[in-house]
Amino acid sequence: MTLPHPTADQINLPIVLAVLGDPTRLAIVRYLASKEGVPMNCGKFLDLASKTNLSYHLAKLREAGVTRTEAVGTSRLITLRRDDLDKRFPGLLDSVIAAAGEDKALPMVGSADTEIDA
Amino acid sequence: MTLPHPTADQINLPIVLAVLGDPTRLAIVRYLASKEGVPMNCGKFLDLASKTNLSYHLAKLREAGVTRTEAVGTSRLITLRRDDLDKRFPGLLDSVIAAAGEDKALPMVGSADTEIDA
DNA sequence: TCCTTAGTTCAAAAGTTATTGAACAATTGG
DNA sequence: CCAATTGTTCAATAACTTTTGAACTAAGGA
Repeated sequence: MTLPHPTADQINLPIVLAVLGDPTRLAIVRYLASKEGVPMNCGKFLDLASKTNLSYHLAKLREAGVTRTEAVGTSRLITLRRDDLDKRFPGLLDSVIAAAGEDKALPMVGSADTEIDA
Repeated sequence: MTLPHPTADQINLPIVLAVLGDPTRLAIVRYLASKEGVPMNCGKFLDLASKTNLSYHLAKLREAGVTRTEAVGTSRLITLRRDDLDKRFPGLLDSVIAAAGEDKALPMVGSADTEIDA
């Protein structure tokens, strides 16, 4: 890991809520949760926003402690920080993901095959 | 009830999260939860923000469907919309409130006795 | 009726967040 | 080395959100 991440105890509730309170970012988190364990690269989310804008949103998620971003080659592998979030805010991530799963208005990550293991 | 509130099914996840992602509003919600069943008037929260600003934040909470505001005389009685939130987003409110309870950085509603039943 | 209490509304200012495009950097493959 | 791929940074702008003070409304009590 090269990029700056908060430690688990630096993760802050209002910031996490504010970061999740954006439809693009919520869609990213929902997708990461649906493929948990499989690190995603940024390109996977290109149907949610432009490359530049994605860089911005993914940085927000990382800085809030919601995701972990690992640099591998020219790629960034993005994962949910589930253990840290569960430790810090038990049940929060699960209820958000469950609620997001019901949300038909939320943008959807498309089905282009860009998974790391595809 | 006179003021406009969303119906339960109009309550929208990203909006609720964004509204809760503000320390002042989160403090209000935490306090309402700690005194659940006891409607609060706006004055109760005067140590969090100015009267005008409170009016703004309480309107945000109401418009998001997080609180219900009932006009009684010159007062507004504010309650958490727990049933609607629980129906819509099971577990979410509880995990947010539990997490907020641990948060030493969150502003606190003082102990001036302005409860409706005090 | 007049005063007080409780809260709203409005417009302006301040601050913050999101979005964009152009330019950049780093790695990988030919 | 050259080109392509992957993503970042920067500065500008657009769009929102928060905060403020002054003016206001509406109810209740003296």
